[in-house]
Amino acid sequence: MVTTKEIALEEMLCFSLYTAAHAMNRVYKPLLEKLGLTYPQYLVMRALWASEGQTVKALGQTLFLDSGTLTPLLKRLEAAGLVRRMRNPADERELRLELTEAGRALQDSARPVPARVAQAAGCGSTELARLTREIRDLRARLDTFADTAETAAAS
Amino acid sequence: MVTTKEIALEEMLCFSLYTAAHAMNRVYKPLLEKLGLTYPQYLVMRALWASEGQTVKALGQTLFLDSGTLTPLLKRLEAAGLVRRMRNPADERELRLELTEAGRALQDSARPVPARVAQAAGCGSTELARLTREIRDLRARLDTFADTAETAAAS
DNA sequence: ATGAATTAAATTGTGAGCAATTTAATTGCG
DNA sequence: CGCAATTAAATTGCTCACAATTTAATTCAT
Repeated sequence: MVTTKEIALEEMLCFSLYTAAHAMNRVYKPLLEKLGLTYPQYLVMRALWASEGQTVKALGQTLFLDSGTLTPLLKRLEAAGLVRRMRNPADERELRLELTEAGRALQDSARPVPARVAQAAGCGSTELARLTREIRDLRARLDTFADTAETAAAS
Repeated sequence: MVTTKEIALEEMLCFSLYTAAHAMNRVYKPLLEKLGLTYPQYLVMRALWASEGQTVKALGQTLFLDSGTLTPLLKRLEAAGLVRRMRNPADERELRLELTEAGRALQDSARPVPARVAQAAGCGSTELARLTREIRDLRARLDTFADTAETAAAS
């Protein structure tokens, strides 16, 4: 018998990631509710606070999301009065994402959020940075694999 | 100025978790497509392979999901002929989840999946186990925090 | 210059997730 | 017993996430 022993769900990397990501969302939810944002909307706002005027494509590359996810989300942010969606006159295919005054002002209200989440994570900032880096590297490896699988399937 | 420096998205634990969980899903997708399962459906099947006859509630506690998510998912598994949903005669509120022959047989086809994912993760099994444990512990701390926040809000 | 590729967003359709509510069965207290 | 509280699933309504397709603008090769 050299068959791999059946591993419990709890011992699987995929499952710990899956449940931890949901748990993280649950921690953010009440904090972001006060700002009128969902967690993905918060990510978009952070990306725009860091660099206003991005296209949907650029934003999608930053967040690993496509227009199918972003278009309706951005429309909701526009309806909430936080974002303006304007076609680039030089290339009408592109949509440039600008912030409204309210959208910019929200950055101040959002500033205390990360510290409260770090508190929930319950580990020192060094520890936190290391774990972040390890998971980011894992994501990079998974992305590479997904790409090669795609290429293999195409051939 | 003692204000906390604004941290890039890439350096945030929440974001690395969020994107890694999605990347994991993308790795699983083509492997599970062959079995006719989505990733959450795969988790449910694994839980049932491990312990058939569970109630929806017990399954939800294992997977950290509620009936709002599980009821439609289980109906899809039933429609696919993998699962049977039967009321417990001793307590008609409970739904007991049984596997069909096809559902049990699927376990064999699913066996090679985790090894392929481990390959995608691209780290040794010791490393993989450690990372899994660290993320699972993180999830436990986040859950605790979410609970205390809930209690605080209720008082 | 013009028609074929390419590109950017939007759209369509399916399947999660989850809060809030509803329905139905059971328990427990007077 | 009888009815209020509790419990388990189901339902409703909203928001992601993503594959596949469509629409419209731009680029490129002839």
